[in-house]
Amino acid sequence: MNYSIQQAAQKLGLTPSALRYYDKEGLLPTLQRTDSGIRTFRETEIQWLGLICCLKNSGMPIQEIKHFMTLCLQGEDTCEERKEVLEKHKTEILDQMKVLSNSLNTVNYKIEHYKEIGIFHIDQEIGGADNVQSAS
Amino acid sequence: MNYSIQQAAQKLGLTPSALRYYDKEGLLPTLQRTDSGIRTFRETEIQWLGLICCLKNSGMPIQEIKHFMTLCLQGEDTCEERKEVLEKHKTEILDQMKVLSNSLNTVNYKIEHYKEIGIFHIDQEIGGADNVQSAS
DNA sequence: ATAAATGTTAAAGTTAACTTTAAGTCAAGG
DNA sequence: CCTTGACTTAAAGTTAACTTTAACATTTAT
Repeated sequence: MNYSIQQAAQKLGLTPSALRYYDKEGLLPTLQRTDSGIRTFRETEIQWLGLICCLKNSGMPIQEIKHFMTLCLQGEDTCEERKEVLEKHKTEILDQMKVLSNSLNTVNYKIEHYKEIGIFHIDQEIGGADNVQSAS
Repeated sequence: MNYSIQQAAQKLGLTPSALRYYDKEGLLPTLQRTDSGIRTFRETEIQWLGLICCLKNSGMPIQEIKHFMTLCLQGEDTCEERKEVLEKHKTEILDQMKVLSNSLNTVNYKIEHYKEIGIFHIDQEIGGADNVQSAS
């Protein structure tokens, strides 16, 4: 079954203009058009867009997603490089999770601090768990 | 001990211009100046900047950090609201971690897929773990 | 004393990822 | 036939979080 741009957008939780933007940026090279120029999204594109969302939501820039797509189109020769792209992205996801985890610790400490002590000057506000990675 | 803007920036892993920007946006209302107008960062500001980095790195916008700072300056009356701000931010951190975790699963699946099968068309590329949250 | 380094400001520039706008085309229903 | 709604494009606008620039003041080192 095929989808109009609006249907595809709804299915993916995106907007039609975002899909047009991705297309313009070269992220959807397999997309078909009707004779009159209207985009038709097949399951293939829907699923590829699902991966795009996955990579995008975890911080991969559009241009790098495009690079990955380009590698996919080039066939098996690019297998190693594609895997490297994903491995690199994996470490970036893990780094992000670490940052979030540290921040969560700090925020949790502060929330507990409020519960137990109940005195809230800026001097208390700025104390507590240390979340700065010193660059010295 | 006090710090110049460059020393403070280094200690926090930021740039001097970023610190000036934060100051301009009202994130550093306690910051002192010399008679000639040069900023001097005390431990107080360094630690508050540590919290700013923590909140910023976990996705809180500058304007909301400023709001939080404003509440801190207003004294104990704003205790409940400050706690609510942190609780809300906590759920946003947890949401982000969930998104990253889903993406990590997908990426891991793909990496394994490469290892085991070794055939890499776009049709394989777009299959695999599902990472789209349908909006239907 | 003077040159280099560091500080200041306001204002303009940057970047990513879209969104909005304007002007036009196309398909379906009454 | 003609209106309505969905589609198209190119180009300009948006937003956040800075950075860069330019012009100038001050501090430090020689």
